[in-house]
Parts: sequence; C-alpha cells; structure tokens
Amino acid sequence: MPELPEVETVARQLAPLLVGRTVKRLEILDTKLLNVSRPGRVRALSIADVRRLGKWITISLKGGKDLWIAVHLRMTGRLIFADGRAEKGATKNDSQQEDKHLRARLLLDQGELLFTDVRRFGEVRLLNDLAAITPKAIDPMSADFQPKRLAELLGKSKQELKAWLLRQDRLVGLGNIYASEILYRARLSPFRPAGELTTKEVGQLVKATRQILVKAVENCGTTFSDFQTAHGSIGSYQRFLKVYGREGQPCRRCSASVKRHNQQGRSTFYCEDCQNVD
DNA sequence: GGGTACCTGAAA
DNA sequence: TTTCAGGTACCC
Repeated sequence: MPELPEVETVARQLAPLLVGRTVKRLEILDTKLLNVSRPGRVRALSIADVRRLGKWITISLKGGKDLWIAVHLRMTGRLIFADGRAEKGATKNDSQQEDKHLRARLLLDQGELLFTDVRRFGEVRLLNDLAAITPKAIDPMSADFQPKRLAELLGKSKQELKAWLLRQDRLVGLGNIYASEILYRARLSPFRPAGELTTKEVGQLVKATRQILVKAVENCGTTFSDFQTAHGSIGSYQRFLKVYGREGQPCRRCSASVKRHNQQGRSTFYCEDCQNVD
C-alpha cells in the first residue's frame, strides 16, 4: 500500500506525537517479526527523531547507547498513534478487527504506537545504526534528483520505463500507483525502453515526478483500501488520480478509454493517446 | 531482467 | 472459485 508519499505522511505526523516521549517497552506480538532481538533494549530511552528513509520509517532513540526502531509497512502495514484514551468514535467491531492484526506495539510514557498489518509482509527492526536500510539510490524528493542525474541512471537500459521506475536500486520510493500517474503526467509510454528517452523527455519525467509527489504528500497520500495516516485517518490524493484504478473510464484529458496492462505481474494504467502508446 | 513466493482478505 | 492488492527477496 504505501509508497513514498504515504510513508512521508506517516513519518511527518508521528514526529510531533512521538518526539520527547519516553519508551516503556516494545511488545512484539507476531512471531514472524524475527528481526527484533532483545526488545528490552528500548526501555527508558527517549525518542529524539522520526523520519522517512526510503520507504522505511525510523524512530531514533537516545540515552546510553543510541538505537533505532525501523518500520517498513510493505503492502498493508499501518502505524497508528493512540493516546490511550478510549476512542468514542470507534465501534467495537472496528477495534476488534484492529486487534486481530496488531503485530507490535510501542508503549510510551504517554500513549502508544500500534503496528498493525493484515498481510504480515511488514517489518520491524531494532538497529544500532541505519547502514543496513540506508538507500544507495536517489530519493526523488531530494535535491539530488535532477535531469542530468536521472539520465545517467537510465543509461542505455532496455527495460520498460514503468518497470524501471519501480526499481528501488535506482530511485527509492516510487511504487505501482505513482509510477503510472507520473508517466501519464509526463506523457510517456510505460513501454518505452528506459534508456531511449530524449533529454527533453527526461526533463518531463523529473518535473512530473516532483509535481506528483509534492501534491500527494500535501494530500497525505492515497487511500485505496488500506492506507491510514498516523492519526488513523485516510489520505486524499485518490481524488487526483488520473489513470490508476480507472480502467475503462475516460481519460481526463482526451476522453479515450484508460487502459490497463499487466507488466511483470503488476497493473499499469495509461492513456494510449496521451502517452503515445503504439 | 522476469517469474514466483511470501500472506490475508475483499471483490469479481 | 478465481483474481487482485500502495512491496520486495529470491530463484533461474
């Protein structure tokens, strides 16, 4: 579920809620989360910082030895802050559903952070440093993301552009929704060989990527089915999606029917006319 | 590089 | 019953 804008949203919302709090303990409820060794180490440390690192959310703990809690949401992970007071709005049914998928919880001096994950692909790690999860690839929201740099990365790749955009070893953070949206905005075919873009097209790609990501972050990401922000509310960028999930509906620019095509086991949405697809 | 697997649940 | 899902690790 979460791509860069959703992860950024969660990190930004969690920061003011968590920074300065003291950790009481970390409870691991899902035996699949084997990467967390000696969770007792977090006890009495205070939270100094919360940020996004690629698609990871890192919580930095200070006091004695430095430690980081890192969370990857994968497809259906959620990090929700609960202030401890009973939630009047939530029905009993909702909370029971939530409990069923509760995989870990971080208890604080005030409130707690809940990690829930339906499909159990998500990860929680306890790290002494961030080396293992620090991406070598470029973050498309950073100042390093420039046309010249992207052109170098694209090189002479023959891989289809949509598939190339999903490769986290070149760019970190794009996923299946935003890859389609970005290509639509840049008016580029998802099937073009990545290394054959002209200089002008690489420029369009950079511009479209920045614009889409900025607007998605401003709108707290996209909620299709699962995604929730740290407050348990949903994102609103789905209102702005031009092609993703719109198979058979008219293109908002030219009215041609939006197409869906399976590319390496994943759905790609596009407009044949606007994106010059043969 | 491209398929397949990991897991669960909702929708077709 | 089958297909699909905001991700990615691991196999040829």
